[in-house]
Amino acid sequence: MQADADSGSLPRTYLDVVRILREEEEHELEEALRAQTESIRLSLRALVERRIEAEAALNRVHVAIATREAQLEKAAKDYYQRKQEISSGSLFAAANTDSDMHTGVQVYSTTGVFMGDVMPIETENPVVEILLDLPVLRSVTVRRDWNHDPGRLNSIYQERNITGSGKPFRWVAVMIQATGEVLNGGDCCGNCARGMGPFEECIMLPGDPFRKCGNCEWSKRPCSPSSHQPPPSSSAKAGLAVERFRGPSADDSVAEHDYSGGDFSIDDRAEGSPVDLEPIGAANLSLRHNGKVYTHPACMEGVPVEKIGPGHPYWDPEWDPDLMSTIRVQTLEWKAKLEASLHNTSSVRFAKQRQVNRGEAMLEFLNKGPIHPFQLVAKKYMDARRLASFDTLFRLAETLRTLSNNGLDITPEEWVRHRLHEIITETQRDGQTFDLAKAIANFYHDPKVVAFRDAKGIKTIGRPAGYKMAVPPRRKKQKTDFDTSATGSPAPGAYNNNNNNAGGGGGYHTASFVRADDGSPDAWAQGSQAILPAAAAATAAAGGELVRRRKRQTDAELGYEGFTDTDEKMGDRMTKHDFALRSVKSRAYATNSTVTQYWHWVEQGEEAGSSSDRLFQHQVFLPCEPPQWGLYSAPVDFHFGLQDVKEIVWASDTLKAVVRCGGAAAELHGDMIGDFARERTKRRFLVFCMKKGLRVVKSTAFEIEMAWEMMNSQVLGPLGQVEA
DNA sequence: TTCTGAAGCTCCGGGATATC
DNA sequence: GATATCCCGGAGCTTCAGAA
Repeated sequence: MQADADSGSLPRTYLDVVRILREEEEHELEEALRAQTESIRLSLRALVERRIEAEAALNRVHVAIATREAQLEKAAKDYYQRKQEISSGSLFAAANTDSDMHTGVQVYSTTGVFMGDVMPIETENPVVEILLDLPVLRSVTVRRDWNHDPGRLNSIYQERNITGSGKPFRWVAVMIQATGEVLNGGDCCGNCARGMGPFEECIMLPGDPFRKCGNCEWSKRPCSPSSHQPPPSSSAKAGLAVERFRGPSADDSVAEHDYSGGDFSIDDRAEGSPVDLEPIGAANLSLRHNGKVYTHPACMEGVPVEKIGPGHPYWDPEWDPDLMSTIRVQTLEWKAKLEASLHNTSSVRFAKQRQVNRGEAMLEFLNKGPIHPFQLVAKKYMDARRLASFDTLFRLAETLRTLSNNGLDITPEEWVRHRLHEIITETQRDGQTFDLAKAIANFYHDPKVVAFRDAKGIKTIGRPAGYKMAVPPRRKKQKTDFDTSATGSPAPGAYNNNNNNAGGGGGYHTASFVRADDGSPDAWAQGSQAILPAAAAATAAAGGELVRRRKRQTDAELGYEGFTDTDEKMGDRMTKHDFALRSVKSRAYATNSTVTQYWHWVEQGEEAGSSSDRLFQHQVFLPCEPPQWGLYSAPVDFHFGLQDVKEIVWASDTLKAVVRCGGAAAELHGDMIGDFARERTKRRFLVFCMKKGLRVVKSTAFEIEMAWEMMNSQVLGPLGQVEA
């Protein structure tokens, strides 16, 4: 029985064992698979979480970048708005508060709104003296369509409206209106008859010094009676040009192809000359190069094939080394104007939007384009200054963009260069002078560009060329930014001029006017430049109303609310040219952060005898009795001039900015890192640097903080002394 | 509605001319 | 010859007219 049982159970046991082993093996495999799956799932989950975190971090970075860029743009906008306000409104308001001194002349709008009193100006100019002695016959009335913002009248006192002989011609214009004789009908001058100038009436004074009416004096135009032959205006000449351009058979409805028969870009080609409209392509391309420079045609000889820049051997030192910053600043200005006019009528807004679009198109071209505009043709034909104008450069960028999107078998740059070669050849054949800027500015109507657009089905857009108004154009509303912001660079700063009046001699330092001390003995610095002398007294000694007028301008500027105008610790007056620092590091030294210190902008000529004009000067405030401003003396040097700087590197999320120096400055002190007191100050500094044409480059806070940490400089004592 | 180029207006820089 | 004044031409800005 046992044997049977044994013999009978043996196979089952073996199978059971096998089964059990298999089950165990399967179980182990399942466990291993489960563990492996769980591990993979966990690592996958970790990866997903990391990806989510990374995306969130990236989003935060994007948001931070957008926020900082918006802040930077807002800072730029604030800067230009405040600059405009300072140069227009506040100065005149300040002048009007001085009731003890006025000429008796009052200015009104046509609706009778009082705009302001006219203050006297004392200069050496005899015309001013004569006008101040004349009896005031009437108040001055400004045209209905003139902007009646009282601040606009402020321009009559501004430096830029004073001739080299000291004649304040706009102030003179207003005084002529108040004291002269009204001319009516045919006696009225041609410009007044056409509604030019700010004043309602044509008024002149008898006598040799007064050969113009108030309106012509205001706008520096020749003044001749309307009954005489009026001087040809630019618009009249433009009209003639249009007529010739349209041809003798043109009627009032301009055909679309009117402009295609004449070379508008090289104006005076003989009528009827056949225009060669052979398409430009690889088959007839005239450009040749040896891999390094172009060798043919003549207008391209010597031009490098590679993209050039300010550091390239081909670069001409006369060229604008940072065209991109120039365009960037202009674009930022337009963005600021666009934001300011968002509430305005659509046409005004779109005009500003267009300028922003143009600026961005140019920046893209300058940034990503395969060539620099200054290597478009050989130096012999290059007019870099005029080519760099906002409209002309845009036309070049836009033409290249149009060509790039429409299937050429050559590059757009080759196409344009070949076309310029043709234009140059035709111009020289006709005995005329080639004008690159004009050719580019009018490229939209170049016959071959027009033919190209036609061939590609690109319609001509914008107002048709040759349109002529049915009636003489009425006088348009004046632009609103009357004084300085529209086109001109700001007048030489009144702040700086004060220092020029210090009589040379001892009035050396720029901070003198707003930070005048009493010239007490030097208690701390070692060099002759170390303590600022009492230039305020010298300024007063220079005397004269002109000086006082300039002082008013300066005081008005000090009221700029876009920056902190009083030092927190010292209570001293700051200007928009002061940039508060916590500390500065150079290769050798670092300033003591317990000291109140600034980078102060010094304009050319501000310091008599200075060999380094246009620089950021490091100034410190000494808390002695009385408190004094001063400079550290050699070998300690935290100043830098425009010519010293290769670029300014900044980043969001850090108050520090790196001033990368080249040339002698690099050898002297190397790069410098400024740690600004406030974010607003840093942004103001950056905008100011861009305005001065410096290259401003964005980096990361990490890199800048690392640069700061790596700069192992010796920290100076509070008085700038080098500790043993 | 938005965008574009043309045209017109104004201002400014600088060369030409006049005056001392 | 130096200085002052005149005025032309270039350029920036605004508005117009038409296309997308």
